[in-house]
Amino acid sequence: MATANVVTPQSEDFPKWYQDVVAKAEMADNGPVRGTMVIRPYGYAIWERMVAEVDRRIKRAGAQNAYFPLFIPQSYLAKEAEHVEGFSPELAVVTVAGGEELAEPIVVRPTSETVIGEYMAKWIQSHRDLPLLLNQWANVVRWEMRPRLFLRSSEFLWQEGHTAHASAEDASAYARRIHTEVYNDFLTNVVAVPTFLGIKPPSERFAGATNTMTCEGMMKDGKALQMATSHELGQNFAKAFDIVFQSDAGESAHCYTTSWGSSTRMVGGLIMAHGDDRGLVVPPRLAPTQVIVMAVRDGDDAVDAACASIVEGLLASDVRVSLDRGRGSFGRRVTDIELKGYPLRVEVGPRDLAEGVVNLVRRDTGEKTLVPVADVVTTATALLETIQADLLAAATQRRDSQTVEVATVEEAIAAAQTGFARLAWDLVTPEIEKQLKGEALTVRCLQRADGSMPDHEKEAGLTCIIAKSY
RNA sequence: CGGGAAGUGGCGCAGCUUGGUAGCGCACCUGGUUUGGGACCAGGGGGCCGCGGGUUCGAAUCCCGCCUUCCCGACCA
Repeated sequence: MATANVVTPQSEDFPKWYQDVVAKAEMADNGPVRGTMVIRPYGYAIWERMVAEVDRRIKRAGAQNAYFPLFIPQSYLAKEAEHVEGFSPELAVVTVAGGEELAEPIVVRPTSETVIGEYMAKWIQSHRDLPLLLNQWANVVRWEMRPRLFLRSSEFLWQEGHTAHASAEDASAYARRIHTEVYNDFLTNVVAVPTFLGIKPPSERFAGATNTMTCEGMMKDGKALQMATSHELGQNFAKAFDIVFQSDAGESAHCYTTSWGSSTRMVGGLIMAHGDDRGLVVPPRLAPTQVIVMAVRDGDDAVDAACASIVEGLLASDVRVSLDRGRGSFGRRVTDIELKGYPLRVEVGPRDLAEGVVNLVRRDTGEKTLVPVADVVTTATALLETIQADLLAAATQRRDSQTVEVATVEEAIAAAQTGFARLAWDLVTPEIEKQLKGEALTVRCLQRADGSMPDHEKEAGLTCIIAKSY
């Protein structure tokens, strides 16, 4: 039977749909101060899974975690001209503390290049100290004009990596390694969001960087979302903070530094890349709960026993499983489960159980399969991998079908209304970029013809991706 | 920060034009019947009407300021 919409349909109002999902899947609430965000347990559980997966990959790439302070002397920001200019408009500054006006205002970190640069300078003496590979998990503050839960909040959670190297080549190679082996691998293989890897045009570069790389994902409304970013900082910060080392030849030289980050914005990307009109859809490898087991009828001893044993069997196979404790009718509980996007639901009912089977229901397709109780674990674990692959395939298919090659700026503007436009980069002058801005469009990234990442925006034969973005 | 819309129990709304201190649906609590796709009956609880000021005998309602939210721009992970 047709039921009333639980959330606003995507086709009716995509932003409203997004807010409905965030609220009804109990992911986050607005904080009391404009732009701040309360991350609720379910939203935080998803973030914790992201942290675990990203952190593992960062460590595999050789970086170590550390922690630097939330408060940064304002003078630090000023040391790198482009950096301070880029961040000034969004800084939160402390001018009074301990009941007294401060002699030097303190900035709440918008990012930590400056403090970390100061300490890198202190810790690095010799080429033997290089590369220095650091990462921190932290909150940062960037005052936002137009906040949106997860996508753009004034305070958000992220990891920021900061490294120092002896040569430009080494720095560049490491930033690229992080970009592909950490970010792209995580986004593709765990979040199941295919990305376009590329470099940002100079106009979109991080303040103080010589090169900025991005992972651009496509949301279901055809808009782009930068899901992670990596920067080559050249010697800009090394010069500003005197990060110098002595080479094996005994000469001193400035380091080359990099920085790279991924944030709670990825949660927003997850929602908009896979969610549907029933709510959230979480890929199995990311899901805090991969399988939810529910009794179709309460108070039936045989059903309860079967549920318990299925949960136990899945746990023993390292499946992240929960037993549904929802209240109310069957339909209500199913609706709530679907809102949360658990990849697989096991419905245990007395009638099926009498036949020795239970019902496995995929969240992504809604497909139901009756499975003998004895086969639940093997079927479920296989299905989880299928769902993971299918979500990536569907997202890739959607992205590719909504990405069109165009030959002119006019065609690009038209195509970018519903997706991505690929245009020859040499057609895009600064004037054209302005024109695109007037159409609410930006150049999301530059790629080589084969889709790989260029070394530099001046390479011949590059294409660019033009789209609306979050 | 510019342009638009809006803030009334947890959520969604009506009431405001034509001032007389609040109502509906869902949710919640109790009891009962239910339970294979948002159950039903009965009985309950809950609102400084965003905040502050002003006009008035009297303000959810009229006026001013601020805060917050949403949409569209400029800015951004």
